[in-house]
Amino acid sequence: MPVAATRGASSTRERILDAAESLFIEHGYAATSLRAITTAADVNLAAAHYHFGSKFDLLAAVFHRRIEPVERGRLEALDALERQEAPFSVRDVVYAFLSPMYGAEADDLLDVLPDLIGRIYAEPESLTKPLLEGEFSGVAGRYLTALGQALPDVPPAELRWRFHFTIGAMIQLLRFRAPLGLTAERADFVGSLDRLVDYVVAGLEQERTS
Amino acid sequence: MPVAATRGASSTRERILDAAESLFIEHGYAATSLRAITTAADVNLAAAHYHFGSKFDLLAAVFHRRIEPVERGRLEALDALERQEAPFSVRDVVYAFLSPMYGAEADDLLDVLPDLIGRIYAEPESLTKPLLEGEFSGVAGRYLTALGQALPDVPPAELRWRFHFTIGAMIQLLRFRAPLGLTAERADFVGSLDRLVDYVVAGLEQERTS
DNA sequence: GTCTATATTGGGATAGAC
DNA sequence: GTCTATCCCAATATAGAC
Repeated sequence: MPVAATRGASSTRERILDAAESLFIEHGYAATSLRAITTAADVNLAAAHYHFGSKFDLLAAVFHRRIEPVERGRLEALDALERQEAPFSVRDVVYAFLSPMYGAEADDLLDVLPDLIGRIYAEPESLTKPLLEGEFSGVAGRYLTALGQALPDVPPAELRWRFHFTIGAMIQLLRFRAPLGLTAERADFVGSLDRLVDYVVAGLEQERTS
Repeated sequence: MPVAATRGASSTRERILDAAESLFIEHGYAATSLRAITTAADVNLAAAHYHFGSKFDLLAAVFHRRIEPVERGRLEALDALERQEAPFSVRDVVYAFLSPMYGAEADDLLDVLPDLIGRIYAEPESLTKPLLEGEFSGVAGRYLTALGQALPDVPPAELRWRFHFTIGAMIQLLRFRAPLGLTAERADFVGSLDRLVDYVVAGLEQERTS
């Protein structure tokens, strides 16, 4: 993986964000020092404090920069779905939820977004709670409602469980990209998203027959 | 949550293991100091090094103590399944995989096992790779083979993906116990395992119809 | 905005007495 | 096996010159 600092001569602030991002992804938050970040970014240690105030606030900035467009995309995709007159399927809702990742195909966003989200979710809850509360307000609730409309016979509590497991399957893909024994090319990510969709739609729509 | 050190007067070595376990679960590996561990265990700092050699080796011991019986139980359950003459279903294999967690009902094992496994899986790969390689050799492979027998029409690569997502859903349950908006009583864990089984069996057995 | 220098605290690990 | 004392290094953060 290329080091963030080699991405060209951007501003000090952006170089710090890039370096922090790739190091947080690789080693996690607690195991990454500001020194390692500023060294990789080729900036002075004090610059990190000047621009971000504290290590935690730097993490919040790193996270916000990537997640804000994702959450916005999710809301917009759901808006579009609800505006159309025909009823929508579970698959439609799942696609809407994942649409920011499909849409980022050409972007270099796909190089870091899955790894970053996967890593943030994996951090201890004491660290991520303040982060996630700010960013995800409303999105999960709106998607649960939409899923309920696509699956009117499933009780709300049951639906929350199925959505919970769906998030878990998604995080697994984001964190590891490929199962043990298989390797995933970067270009295959959209293909593996399709596999994820098939899996979670089956789980969401399940009807016990045995 | 009760502090590990209050579990009675066990040996120094066990007190260190208990305290390390609960602190690792709560704050993660990197954010937990040996000093915090030995203070919680009410033992001397040097004792940790005497008994375990290093912080990493302590983590390995914490992990091994819990995961070894789980992996052994998984292999034994699969042995039993394969010994019987009737063909087995996907659901049978999934139950075998989760059997150590069902079986631990009466045990206090369920107090920590899900949290610990969930946390370990969430640590950065650079940390967990040496741990997981030693413990999981063979188990995943055997279960993939068994799943392949229950699903003879699914190509092996496709099966690996479905198994991958299954692990993700399981980890999500272990880490968070309940979806946002719902609370899970400790006694409900077996009930939520049943929900997990329904979800992943549907994903594993999926047949696209749309 | 960027630097040097430093304050202050805490980290893992170890030597050596008991 | 257990303790005290300590080594040595790294951490976040800040003060203050430029």
